[in-house]
Amino acid sequence: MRDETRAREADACDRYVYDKYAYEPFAVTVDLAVLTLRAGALHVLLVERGQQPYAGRWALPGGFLLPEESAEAAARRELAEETGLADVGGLHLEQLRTYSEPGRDPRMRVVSVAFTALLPDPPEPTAGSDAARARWTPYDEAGPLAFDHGLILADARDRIAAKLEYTCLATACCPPEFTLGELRQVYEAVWGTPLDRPNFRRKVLATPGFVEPVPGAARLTGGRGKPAALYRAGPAGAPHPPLLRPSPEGRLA
Amino acid sequence: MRDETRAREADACDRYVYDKYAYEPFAVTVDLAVLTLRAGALHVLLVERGQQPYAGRWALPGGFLLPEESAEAAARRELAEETGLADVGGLHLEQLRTYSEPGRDPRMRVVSVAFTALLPDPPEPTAGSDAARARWTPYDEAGPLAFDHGLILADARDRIAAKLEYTCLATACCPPEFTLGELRQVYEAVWGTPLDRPNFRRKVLATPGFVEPVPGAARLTGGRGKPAALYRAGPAGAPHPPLLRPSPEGRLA
DNA sequence: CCAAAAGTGTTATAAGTACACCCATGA
DNA sequence: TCATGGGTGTACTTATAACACTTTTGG
Repeated sequence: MRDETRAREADACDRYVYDKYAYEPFAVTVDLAVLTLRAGALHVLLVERGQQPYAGRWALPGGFLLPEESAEAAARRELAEETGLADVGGLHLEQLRTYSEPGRDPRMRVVSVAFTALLPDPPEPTAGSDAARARWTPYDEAGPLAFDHGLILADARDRIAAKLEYTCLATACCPPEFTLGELRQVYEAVWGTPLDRPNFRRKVLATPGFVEPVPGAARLTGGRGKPAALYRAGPAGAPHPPLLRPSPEGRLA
Repeated sequence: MRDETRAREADACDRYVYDKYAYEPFAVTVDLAVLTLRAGALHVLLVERGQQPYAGRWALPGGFLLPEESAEAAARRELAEETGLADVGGLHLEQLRTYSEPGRDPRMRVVSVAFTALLPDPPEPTAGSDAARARWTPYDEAGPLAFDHGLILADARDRIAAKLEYTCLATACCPPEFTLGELRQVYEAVWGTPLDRPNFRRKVLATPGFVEPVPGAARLTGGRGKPAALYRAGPAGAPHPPLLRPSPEGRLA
């Protein structure tokens, strides 16, 4: 809190000061809400904290921005480190928002840029050099998290739920070849509501480029029933009209 | 760029280090894309830079976070300073995203949290203590802006355009009492497309709580034609079903 | 056989689109 | 009177929701 006056005078017109060390430094980090589907249920990747504050509590993975790295690059690097995935380049990674409340870390001023990702077929977390322990946790069993990570996680789910309505994002959560039943499970798990199977099928197939059939292939979804045809993700970005959630509730205000 | 190794080791499990000055400091700022409607056209509030870099170029208003201030609070403070508005508390202010590319400011590492706001009845900018010159500029005439502010401005318009579809945000851009023609102009200006007047009217009136009639009142919209009934913003946050843009194009991918 | 999941069909209602038409006002 | 914007009506098309029904597998 060294010189608030100078900060205000340096505003707008001469917006950035030249003395880099004139202010209390801000730490800038990224936090990741990495979601996936396991056995039809939404899961989130959590790491266990080894130190104070919040020692022993679970937290979202994350870390500092390196000096020459954008927040997006830092998030992608962290994602690769935590999941052990080799090719993290093509994965869907979306900036949620930035959390900057002064008291969110008791030790110092930390501004965190939050991202969310939706992964298919989750590999076990590496629990590598960084994290003491890392694990996939069912979304509903993610107890109180460290810092404001519970809020970030809830925001992530809201964002993903909203994007399922007007984008083809759901395929990001499926293996390369998937059945329409598996695709429907993504929607049902994220929205927390069952969908009408026939109508869902028609809606998806009626959207050009949402999915593409894999000729001849078939697979059983739950070990039972008729084998289902397989599809691959198509090139389309957004269905039109969108695939709206059943309940009028749950929409953002 | 003092100690990258430590930054990585301090990751995840001991996520935030204790030595506040161990790293190259990041400056954290807010940038504001303040939009409004003047004479049926979308305008944005710009300030003229007096110093290098980008001296003489127009830029979005913005400034540093104070040491004990969240990004939201800083944005609201800047908004009040730049517009001279007395009560900025109830205005719609939305976090867009955070811009963190290493080279976005040539002098030092600046991470900027961008916000957008939609104002009614724009007061002339104060051009107060901060800004050399500030003015409302038609969106289409906002030439090349300083830094990456052109990108931020485009993102702001995209966000506002999307939010008009599934929220009742448009009333934020109208005076306290407005005609349905004025409300429709908001959509047409932001979306850049004409709307069918009768259908728009029905859609708005059919949404409970979107607008409330002001009994007996009437006003001419463009100095011509039949006087139109006046409405006030209602309590509803979101129309259901949403008010979708006409063209399938322009949707985010 | 039954249970489970895929896949097809049908029907009723709701919503969106594209107009035609009349009304009230200022110039 | 004409141009302009407000307001109402209506026919057509599309989308949604809620089902019933058949098919193909495993147990």
